[in-house]
Amino acid sequence: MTHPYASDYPIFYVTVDVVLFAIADGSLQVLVVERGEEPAGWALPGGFVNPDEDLRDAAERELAEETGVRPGDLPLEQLATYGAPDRDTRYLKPPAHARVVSVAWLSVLPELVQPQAGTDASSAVWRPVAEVLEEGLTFDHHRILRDAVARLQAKLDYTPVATAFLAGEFSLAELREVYEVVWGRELDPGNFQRKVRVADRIVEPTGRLRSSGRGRPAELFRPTVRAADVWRETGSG
Amino acid sequence: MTHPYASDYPIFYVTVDVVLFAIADGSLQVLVVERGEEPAGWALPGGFVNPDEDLRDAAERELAEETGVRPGDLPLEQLATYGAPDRDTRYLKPPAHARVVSVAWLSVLPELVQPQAGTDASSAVWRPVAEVLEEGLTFDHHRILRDAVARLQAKLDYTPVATAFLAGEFSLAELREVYEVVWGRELDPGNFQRKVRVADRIVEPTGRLRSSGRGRPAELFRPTVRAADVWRETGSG
DNA sequence: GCAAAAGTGTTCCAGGTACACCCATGC
DNA sequence: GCATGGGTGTACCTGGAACACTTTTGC
Repeated sequence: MTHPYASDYPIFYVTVDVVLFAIADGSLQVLVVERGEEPAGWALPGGFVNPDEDLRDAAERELAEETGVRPGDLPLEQLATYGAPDRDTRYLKPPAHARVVSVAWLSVLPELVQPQAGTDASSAVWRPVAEVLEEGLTFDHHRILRDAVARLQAKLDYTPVATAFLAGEFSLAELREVYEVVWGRELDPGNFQRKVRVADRIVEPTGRLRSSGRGRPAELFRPTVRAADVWRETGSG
Repeated sequence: MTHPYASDYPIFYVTVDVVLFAIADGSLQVLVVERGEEPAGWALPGGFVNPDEDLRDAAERELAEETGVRPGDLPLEQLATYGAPDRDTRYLKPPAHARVVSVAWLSVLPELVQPQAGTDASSAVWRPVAEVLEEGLTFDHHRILRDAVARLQAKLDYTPVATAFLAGEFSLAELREVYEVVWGRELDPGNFQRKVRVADRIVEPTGRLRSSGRGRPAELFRPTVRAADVWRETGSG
């Protein structure tokens, strides 16, 4: 058998891994896939970059495959690139002699979509981030997830990304819960109201109300920017 | 002729590019190399990642080759990874069929070291960032430089990276000039004093004085953290 | 009425900005 | 002395934190 590609240089496989967050049951969740083959265990969803595909496009494709969401409808930010020589030893032996460099991406979904049993019949499930960080992930995905959580917490401060966790119209109490879950601490409801209402480019009122059962009905809001645009990219492509 | 490496997958070449900043003549400078071969023009210093080398190690090696500074003595932060399929077309033709993915890094030097005429006899020179951004760079290096400047400006706010632009002991006026040059605006000298003195983890007094000719002599300070440690990495490896 | 959740008002404090002012040197 | 740059004091403003209080619903 012959190999269609040949090189005078060592082979690098380039992959993308996606850290996909959502909120459910009052805690931050991450989509992970169960690996049957060695190394067995849980891992982040990801895959090879196609020959003529931009890095961002590869991440969008992975995201769409896992969630069924149309590419371009979710926020997607480049996190970092991980390429220690021994981070994935699966292809080190002949004939590939390849090491794997992975570009990690960060995204947010407004709800727990049922993971698609896609072309690769992946067994993707949502799990609480806290549990996953405790039990670990294969490869260096534990580190990637840690970095992703830190980035998400930081970006909540100065981008409207929190709105990407919510679908359609939402109350400020629901938005506040996003911040509380991601930051792991409670916020003052009154101060939160003012801050979000006054801030430009986060939410705008719809004029409609919704009652949550008991208590005064809440005003409803929608995001000022599309979910896919909550992050202004600095680097990618 | 045979090629030692073969693959069933398309070939990716993985490189590192380094955006190296310094301050001279009252403006922000960047180290660029002149390319003789096509595409001719100015480019960022960079090169291939070696087979058994971590990405960070490759960036440190490039940095050391260009500056002569010992690896590990300079701050080095991963910026982003750039991998558009057409960003470097030099190897697209047979037999390589390779595209190039580049991991960009950001560093700061305390002075204009004479660029080393290293093994590759590179013709590296320092040039003002403003000029370079105006005239452009080859490949997508213009975009990388823009992203790097934005990152540097942001990090100045909440990391002690400004001290990495200065060698040995320095006055607060010298440190203030770093901020003024990078941010492109003047700062109030009095307020700057207080803020930097009060802030933890930026500078500590040496107790010595230095006269700049006229006026009251200035107290001298040294960085609280080593230049190589001014950035706490979130992602790399 | 009472409980609960939404939303507003008010007070306090920390940190930034503007700018007046004093200090220590060279000439 | 005067000019020059280093360094301090102070008044003002803004934005966040704490928390009392009012509004609007279900029961």
